[in-house]
This record gives sequence, C-alpha cells and structure tokens, in this order.
Amino acid sequence: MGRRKVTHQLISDAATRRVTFRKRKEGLLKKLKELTILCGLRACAIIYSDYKEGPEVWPNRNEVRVLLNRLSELPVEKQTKYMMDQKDLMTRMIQDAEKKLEKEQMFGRSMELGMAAAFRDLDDADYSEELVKAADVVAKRINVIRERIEALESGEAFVKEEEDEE
Amino acid sequence: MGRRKVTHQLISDAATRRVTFRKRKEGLLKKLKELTILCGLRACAIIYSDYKEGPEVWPNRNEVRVLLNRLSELPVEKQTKYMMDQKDLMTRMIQDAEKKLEKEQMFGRSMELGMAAAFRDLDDADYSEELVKAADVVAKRINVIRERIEALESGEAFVKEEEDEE
DNA sequence: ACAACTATTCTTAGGCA
DNA sequence: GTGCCTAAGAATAGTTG
Repeated sequence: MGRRKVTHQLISDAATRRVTFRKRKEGLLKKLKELTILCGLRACAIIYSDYKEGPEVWPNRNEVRVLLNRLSELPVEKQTKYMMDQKDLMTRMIQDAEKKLEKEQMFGRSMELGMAAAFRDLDDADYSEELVKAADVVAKRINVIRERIEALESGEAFVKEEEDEE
Repeated sequence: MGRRKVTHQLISDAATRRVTFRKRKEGLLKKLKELTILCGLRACAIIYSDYKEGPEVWPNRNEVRVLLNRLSELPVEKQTKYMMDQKDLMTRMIQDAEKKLEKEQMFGRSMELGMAAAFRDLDDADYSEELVKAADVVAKRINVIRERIEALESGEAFVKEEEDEE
C-alpha cells in the first residue's frame, strides 16, 4: 500500500512499467500546464515511448511547431548557451547500461540510439575540457560494457525479449 | 510557512513569479528525467520564458534535434492521431484572459501570440464540430475582451508595466 | 487492461538569512 | 537576486474490484 521510494532504475516488469508511464505522463503534463499558467509563458513537450507509434506532443502540434520555429531561428551560440548540461545524460546512460548488464536484461536498439546521439554531440560543437574528459571516461566504460555483452551473448542464452509489446 | 493551495492563475507579483518559475522548472525536469529512467524511453522538453533570450531545452539540443527529426518524418495522420486535445488550451486561455481583465492586469504580447497559434490551428487541419463551435465561442469572447481593453486603455492609466524585467 | 483508493513519499510556497 | 528550511499539499506505487 502507499508508495515506496523511487528507485531510479528501469522498471523491469513490462506491465508495471506501462502503468507507471501513463500515470507519470499525466502528472508531468499537469505540472507543465500549471507552470505555463502560473508563470504566464509558453511551453511544449514531446514524448516518445514504445506504447504508441508516434510521439505525444503537448499541448498540440501547432504550438510545438511555433516554438520550434523560434528555436531554429536562433543563432547557434544562443541555443548552446541555454542548453542543460549533457554530462548528466551520459552518466545516466552509463548507469542504465551497467544495470541492464547486471540484471542480464535486454541491451536493445533504443539504448544504442541514445548512445549514438550523445556521441554525435561531441563531434559538432565546442565543449569544455571537463566535458571532453567525461566523454573519454564514457568511451572506456562502453568498451568494458561491450566486452561484457560479447561474453554474455556468446556464452549464454538468457538474453530474453520482453519489450516491444503492442 | 508550509504551502497554500495552488490557485491556478497567473502569479501577479513578478519576483514571486520568477522564483516559482525556477523552482517548478527544476521540479518538472526532475520528473521528466525520472520518467525516462523508470520507463526506458526518450523525451525532450523545450521551455520559453521571459527570463532568458533563448529557449531552455532538455536534456540537450541534440536530443531535441533527433526526436524532432522523427516527428517531421512521420506522416501527418499519425502526428495528429496522438495530439492532445487542444480545446483545453483554448478554454484555458479564455479563462486566463477573463481573469486578467477582472483584475485589470496586463494584456500583453504573449497572450496574443498564444491566441494566434490556437487559431492558426483551425485553418490547416480538420477538426471536430465541437472544436469549431468552441473556436466560435472563443472569437466572440475575444471581441468582448478587446472592447474592454480599449475602454480601459483610453479611460484610465492603471495599466501598469511590471513584466519584461531582465 | 483500467479506475478508485489511500498510505506514504515527494514537491514546493512562504519565510528567513 | 539566491539558497536553505519546513510544514501544507500534491503525486503516486501498490492494491483492490
């Protein structure tokens, strides 16, 4: 009953994960709506999931289009200036990957995509020294992970499918 | 001490509004991050405010680019299929406008922009009968609001500037 | 699969430094 | 303007029908 602490890792059970997705998505959009009302500003959100073919956008496609037009109109400097730090994302992905390995779970395509996106970032823009070092750490960790994966895939057959329902 | 009920209207004091913006934005992005971790999916967010020149994006510009590329690749049917209902947005804007008038607050540029976006939506896609009726109601209300504004602006001088700091 | 319920954790408005 | 604090209030994990 009630609620347990947030564990900060992928929910392993597919059904539970799906329910949590719906509940939290609802809560999230409520928060976003409140923010726009309370502070008198515009915002949009785009969420991709395996539960629908297309993305869910908020509040509507046109608002997204308008805001994105503004985004593309800005010079690159200003776009980058207000970017959130991406080191956090990489750290997160490493943790995810390691946890997945620990639990002998799927190491699927979405994971790969996430990684690819993070790395592409490093090629086409200038980043701080700190970030470059972080990238190096990431690269080394990934090699370790890949070796583990190869070992797992060649040696055993417990890499089970459970995702991609619907 | 503590916290009062959420009032669901624009915070009138600029300083308070700004603080609330920072706090809630932080909370919102935390929620978004949790969602992506717990449910193993990708998401991004874009927020426009008067507090920065450019938009704030999460988790980074490249993730936004990747997800938006997917969005544009989809056929229009599928894009629309998963759109959230926009009637809610219009209803909200009407309420906001009316509250602003009641309190003799600013009727600023951001309001106009929001309206324009909502109406443009009605031109370039097919919407349900119900939505068209809603649009009509909106249009009529707006005329009333505009008249009130003209009356206020010509007759009195209490329409004070308080926004657009920084 | 969803909707309601509710115990519990999490979020945050207002106050203070 | 920012950062910490804390209680009032909101969100939600797990459970039930």
